[in-house]
Amino acid sequence: MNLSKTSKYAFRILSHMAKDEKALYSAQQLHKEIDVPEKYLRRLLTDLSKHGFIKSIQGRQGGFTFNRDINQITLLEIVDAIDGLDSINECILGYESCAFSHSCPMHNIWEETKQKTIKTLTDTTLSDIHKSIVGVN
Amino acid sequence: MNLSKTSKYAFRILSHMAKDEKALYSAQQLHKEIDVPEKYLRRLLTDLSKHGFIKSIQGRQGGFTFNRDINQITLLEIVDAIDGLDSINECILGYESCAFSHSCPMHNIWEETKQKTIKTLTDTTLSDIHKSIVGVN
DNA sequence: TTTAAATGCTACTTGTTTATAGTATTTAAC
DNA sequence: GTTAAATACTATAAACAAGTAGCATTTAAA
Ligand code: FES
Ligand code: FES
Repeated sequence: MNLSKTSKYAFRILSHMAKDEKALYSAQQLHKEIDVPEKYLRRLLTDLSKHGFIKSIQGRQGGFTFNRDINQITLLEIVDAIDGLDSINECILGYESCAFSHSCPMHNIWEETKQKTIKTLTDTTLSDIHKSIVGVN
Repeated sequence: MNLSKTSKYAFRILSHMAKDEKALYSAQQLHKEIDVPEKYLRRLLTDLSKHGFIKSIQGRQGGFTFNRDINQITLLEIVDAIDGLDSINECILGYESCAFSHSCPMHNIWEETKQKTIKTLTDTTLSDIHKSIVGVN
């Protein structure tokens, strides 16, 4: 799997916001709390709004808040929105579309690990993240 | 895990060479067989030689052949040589050194998947690759 | 001994991702 | 209304990864 730095930033943002699901967060506040370059963070927040994960409130006293129930947002959706699903289904030898064919010499060796990764991303929602600290399973 | 395109190329090269462990392969031949840009491939082959996986034989009738027993070369060693171990131990939120600390909010959720990936890379050697096609386990 | 076929080296070019700068727009407080 | 604090947009810069070019070196065959 090839997770871009931008997707990691998205995880930072959304997992942080999930701590208090109903709160409104400003870009400046988030910048201080999760250490993502401010300008880049702003762009990413707008992007995440366009993808419908969060919504923006403009003007003074504005900011960002969730637009969907956080137990319905999976990690896979987030990666999909930023990097695309191809980044996850990638062939480990870099050949085209591992998802539909399975012809490369390392496919069998890698398949199980790949599925495990996809399963974790699919099964984990934003609401699971802070639960996990106390070991709920 | 963040596997660079170059590491994928390295996998292509070495897994292909592992089909006939004792053979001597020229860069030109490999280029035709595994579809890696020729100049880049040459550089990578030299690099893999310097890392001791293969050795080069210079001059006319030269080429590359394994320098070590292929059942002793793990996938992890290859990734380590090209991308470094950090690329594997990476924190999923992009914070520093997941390996020694484990303090980010998503660590617990990700840890098992990460370990599965590392285990596969550690346990798989070049000699396992072509065996796996007939389903040996 | 000349030539051809191979690797070795290093500098450069291209492409992609990440980051920044600057300006416009929105809206609540005053 | 004016101001201040927020997001939206777009162009550009910087950093990094991937790919190329060109020449030097090595060595076996002719
Ligand atoms: S085709 Fe290469 S890993 Fe599936
Ligand atoms: S510290 Fe973030 S995944 Fe381990």
